[in-house]
Amino acid sequence: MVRIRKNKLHYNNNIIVDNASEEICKQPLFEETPKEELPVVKPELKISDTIVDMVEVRRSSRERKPIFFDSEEIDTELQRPLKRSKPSSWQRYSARPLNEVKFASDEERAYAIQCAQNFQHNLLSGHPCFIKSMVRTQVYSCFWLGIPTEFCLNHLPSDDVTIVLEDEDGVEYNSVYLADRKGLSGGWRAFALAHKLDDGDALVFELTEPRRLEIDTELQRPLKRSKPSSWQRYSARPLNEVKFASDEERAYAIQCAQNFQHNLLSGHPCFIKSMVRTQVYSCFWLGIPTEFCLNHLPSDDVTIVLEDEDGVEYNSVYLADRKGLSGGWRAFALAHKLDDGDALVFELTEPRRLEIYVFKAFELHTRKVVKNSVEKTNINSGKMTSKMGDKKATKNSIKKAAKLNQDENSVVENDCPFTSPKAHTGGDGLKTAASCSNEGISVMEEALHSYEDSEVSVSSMVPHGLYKRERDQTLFRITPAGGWKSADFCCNEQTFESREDGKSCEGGDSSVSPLVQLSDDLWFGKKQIGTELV
DNA sequence: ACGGTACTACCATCCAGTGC
DNA sequence: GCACTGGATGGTAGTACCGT
Repeated sequence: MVRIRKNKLHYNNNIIVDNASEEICKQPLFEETPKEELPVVKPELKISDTIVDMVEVRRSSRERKPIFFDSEEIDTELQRPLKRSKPSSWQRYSARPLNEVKFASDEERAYAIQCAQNFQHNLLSGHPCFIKSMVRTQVYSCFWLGIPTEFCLNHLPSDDVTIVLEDEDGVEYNSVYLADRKGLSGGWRAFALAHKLDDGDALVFELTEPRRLEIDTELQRPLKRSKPSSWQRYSARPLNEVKFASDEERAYAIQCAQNFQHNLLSGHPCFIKSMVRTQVYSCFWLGIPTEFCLNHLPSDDVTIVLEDEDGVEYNSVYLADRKGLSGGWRAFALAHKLDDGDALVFELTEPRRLEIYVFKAFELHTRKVVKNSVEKTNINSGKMTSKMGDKKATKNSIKKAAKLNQDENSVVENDCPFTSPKAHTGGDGLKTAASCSNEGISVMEEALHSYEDSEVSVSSMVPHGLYKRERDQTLFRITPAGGWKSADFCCNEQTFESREDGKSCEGGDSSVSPLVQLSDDLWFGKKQIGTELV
């Protein structure tokens, strides 16, 4: 930390040397005070008189003399780090010379926060701590440091007290904590100025004692300041989370979505959208295919409910004129961390309700990892003792199965249709649940085991319809309400192949479809799963 | 230093326009 | 028709200034 501090001071000096006029450099604005000379309680007294003369911070109503930097010394136009569309008055109250004032880009800010988070992650002390990303008014003027409400309530006194701020060198600064306002007032300014904190710096505050905050600063920044493009400035996700799908990744997600859509037999209208940047990172306008709008959506602006695979609902505004979703879509996209290239299947289950299934483009690269971990988890069914219990967990397992099946499909070029998540959630008319994916089946097995240990109706997992037991060709009906009779739940290779011929997975009363086959010696389970047709 | 309040910047959303 | 950019707008949280 000491090294970081010194680097920081060195960095600031470099900036000054690079940017300021020669005269300014000759007249140091902040002296690099030796460690042993750092102030203990009132460090501002150590700040050179030069600074105090140059910048006067006033909060009083008494007559103010407008503050100007001597034009002979400083060209104020050149000092401004950012050209602002409107003149800003805060600069008049800056406690630091304007040539030291910097504005962090989103990228720089995110970088500092990341450093602080890494630091916090490695803190083994167990003390309560929080991270603050500095903004202009915390380091250049005003000097009000708000503390997260939750932290105040949980860890700080309910009365106004003096809190000691301790830096990495052990130097202490007394500050006034205002409980009502949940922040630091007097004293924070001294700390900020003494450490030359800048906009974008990320600080880790660790409460080592009830009234002592140890502050660690992560001040490393990328020296290169790249001007973010306009959309990046408005990105609702941190830039380090922003990804751009390759053509291959995009195609993979679309293929998965198409496979899924192909197996959706509910008959509801649906369409697929491949996400682009402006739909998931900024702007958040989701255009809906015109044909779909004209045929299936209202001609007026209405609220449409977006429902995800877990049943969570998001109200969104459908603009009929513009044929797209506006307000509300943003929330859905952010909540699901949608990325560029992801393919979504929109199913209109009700006139004003869209059920949305997400197919991630970037799972293309993680597929193998997932496969391996799932195999490890599930190949030995005897190890699956944990009770997922609730319906949601079961659904998630099924969803995983479906996704994994899609992975397989993408590899084997659709040799075998997969089971859709919908198919296992009791969707009407779905007769197909077969799969040739061992990975997916393993997860389905997990789901079934979960079912065995839970009170969840099996009908929430297994699609309704008719099934044929391979052993004796007996027909079973699986109903939404359950009512299972003794039967094998399985099929064998021949059954699966016959299904591929399209003979056993057609809809209709006479249609039959096996569920799944794990392997020659590992069956899905022997459960009471259907009503034998007499 | 504290607290009130007018003001500002930011965010979320909507929309117009452009280019492919 | 669609993706994309960037401006307009309204609401609101936070800021900047000022009085005490």
